[in-house]
Amino acid sequence: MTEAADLLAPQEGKRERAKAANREAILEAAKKVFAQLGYETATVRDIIRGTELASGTFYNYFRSKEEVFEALADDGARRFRPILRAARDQAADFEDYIRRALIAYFMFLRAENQAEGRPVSERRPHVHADTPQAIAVYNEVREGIEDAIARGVAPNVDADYLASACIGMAQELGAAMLERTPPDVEGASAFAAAFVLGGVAGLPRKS
Amino acid sequence: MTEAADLLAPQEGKRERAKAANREAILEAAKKVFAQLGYETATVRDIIRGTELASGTFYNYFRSKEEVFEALADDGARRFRPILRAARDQAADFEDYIRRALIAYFMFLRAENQAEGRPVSERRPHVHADTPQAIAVYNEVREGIEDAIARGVAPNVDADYLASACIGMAQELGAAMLERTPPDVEGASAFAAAFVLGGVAGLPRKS
DNA sequence: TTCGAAGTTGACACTCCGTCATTGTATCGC
DNA sequence: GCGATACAATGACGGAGTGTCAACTTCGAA
Repeated sequence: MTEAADLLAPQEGKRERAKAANREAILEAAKKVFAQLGYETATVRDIIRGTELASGTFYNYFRSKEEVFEALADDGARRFRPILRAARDQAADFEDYIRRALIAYFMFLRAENQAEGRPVSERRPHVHADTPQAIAVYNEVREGIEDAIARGVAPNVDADYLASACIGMAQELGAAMLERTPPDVEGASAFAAAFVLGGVAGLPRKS
Repeated sequence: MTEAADLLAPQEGKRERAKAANREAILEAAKKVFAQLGYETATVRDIIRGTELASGTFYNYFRSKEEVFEALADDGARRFRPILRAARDQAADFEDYIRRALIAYFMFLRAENQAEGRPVSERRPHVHADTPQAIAVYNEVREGIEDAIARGVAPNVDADYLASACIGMAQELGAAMLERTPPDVEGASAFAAAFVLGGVAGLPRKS
């Protein structure tokens, strides 16, 4: 073990580095392929062809096409959650939180769609209601609402329903805003914020 | 040609009857298979195995697995649209319309989920944002809103955004309501109606 | 330097799809 | 009734994708 080399490049063994690089290469290739062909059309072989690896190697890293996709998606969710959390921490009041959160979400949707090259017209925002990362988003939003209620800045309403309603609304609204050229992030955010705040005001309080 | 038989069973030729029966058998089998295995896992062969037909015959009736699914889904949409339309025609005012429409939609979701044996926990209501019948629902809702605006019973807001927001909200809220036991149709409808009405009240008017 | 563990490779077996030449049969003209 | 004809059913088949695995290569510890 040469100490100089060690200091210059204090990395793990060649093996580890190769593994990390391979995984990264597959993810990178997958992102491109999904963008070009879409999830359905893309094949595992298409993905691996975008790397220097052999087909079998793919399965050392991911169990299936779905799993790479999940990995890419999780990546997105992981990037998004701290933003949502920050919005919550920085917000002056409930109204401000809603506004910040919605803008963050719409920016996120736009970024996701662009990253994957999904045609805007496809009307299918990336975060689905039945994926793990959607559940993460749901939990985050719900927590934010419960927190706001606990601190007395939001009225005492059904947090589960409100979180569901907000996410659903944001989802569809996100798709609608992506269909406009240019993507109407500002307009949709303003609309959504007004809608949510008015909606919350109109809601019956819990027992 | 015996006239008695003709009067008793004034049906088309044997050919026509057989075709109709086959189509029906495939649809029936498909419904069961989709319910049991889910859309992804189910194969065309699984479906055809549920009938007395050969694999090739499937393609005389549907071009693909997707097309049978669409046929089943369209069936649902066709049943739903008149209900929504009726809600619109019978409603006393905008508030009443919203309430009726939401209840109709939630009942529809519940029925769909039950009909397809989809586990309630799956959190994926049948009507997606990217299917033809979802677009039909969207158009219906949007028309209703535009109509209400034209008649002056609703404020002049962005109908596209409002329709998107309402549908998204109803979608997720529908899933959330289906997760409660028993399905909380009344509660969710009341929640949604209050939310939408409050939301609309809070919305900025269009130029 | 050597050797075992870890990783890579691509051929292979399997599954599913959609097609099509062949076979079967209802309908129609005579 | 009896062919002739058109229409539908059949299932074997070619094409494509998937995931596996035995053989092979490479790394790094001793």
